Amino acid sequence: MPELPEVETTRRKIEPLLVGRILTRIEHDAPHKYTDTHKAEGRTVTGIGRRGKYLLLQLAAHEAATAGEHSEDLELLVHLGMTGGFRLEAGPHTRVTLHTDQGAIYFNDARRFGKVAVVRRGEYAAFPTLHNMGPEPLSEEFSEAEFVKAAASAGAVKPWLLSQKPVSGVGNIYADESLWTSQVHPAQTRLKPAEARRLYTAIREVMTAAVAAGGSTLGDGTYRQHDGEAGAFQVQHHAYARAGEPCERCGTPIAKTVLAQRGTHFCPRCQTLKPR
DNA sequence: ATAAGCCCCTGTGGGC
DNA sequence: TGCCCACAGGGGCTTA
Repeated sequence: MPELPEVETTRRKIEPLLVGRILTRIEHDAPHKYTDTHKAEGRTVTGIGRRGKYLLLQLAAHEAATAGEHSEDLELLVHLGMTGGFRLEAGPHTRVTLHTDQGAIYFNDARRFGKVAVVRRGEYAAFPTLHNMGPEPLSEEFSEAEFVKAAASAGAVKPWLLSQKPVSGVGNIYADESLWTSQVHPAQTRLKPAEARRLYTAIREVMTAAVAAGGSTLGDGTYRQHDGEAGAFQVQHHAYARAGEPCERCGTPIAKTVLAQRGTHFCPRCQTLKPR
């Protein structure tokens, strides 16, 4: 479900619920999916960060009395996958329960594509996408010049965006929306500088607006915050899930195809594929 | 090194 | 009504 705007909204919502609490016990099944969670037990959550679509809960080191390997800085890493989210009550799809000194919080995830793991701070080798994560789209580190340069030699632009390398946090919805806004075909290779600059600007605009709206909640309502609140950005979608509806720029029906195994929505008139 | 394809899971909706 | 297939906000692994 969640791309950067949904993950960031989740981060903001759960931060006040978890910061300052002690993780007393972490309960879950499927140990091969949720790794080393016991290492977080007894530690205090001191802050919640985010990189791309990953949430990073900072865990305070133990007291000096337990020096040695136990004193290292740890992070509880959470990826929401397609259907993951936090809830205040357990449900049929609760996969991980974070017991704290002030009550429990539940990680629900119907499809189990989500991840929960405890790692040493910054040690992401077991998570290659996070390890190789590109710059945050709304940060100073996201350089237009570098983006334009890399795009000039890239393959099909949508899969390239989804790789998280040129920029972090862009998923299927916001890739389609950014490409529609910048009038670039999803399968276009080797972007011209003008195209890449339009795409760079579109990514920043779309992400800014989507974060402000609290993300997108689709028709099935799967993505919601722990309090049941829905996002509001879906009403601003121009391409995603609008197949057959008229393009808001030119009236041509929005097309839907499959690209890199992902449903892909675009305007066949505004976003033409140029041979290169 | 990069790209394409398959896989992991579960639920839901459409077509027949 | 029931069944089967296709598809769903992601990403990791294997193979060319």
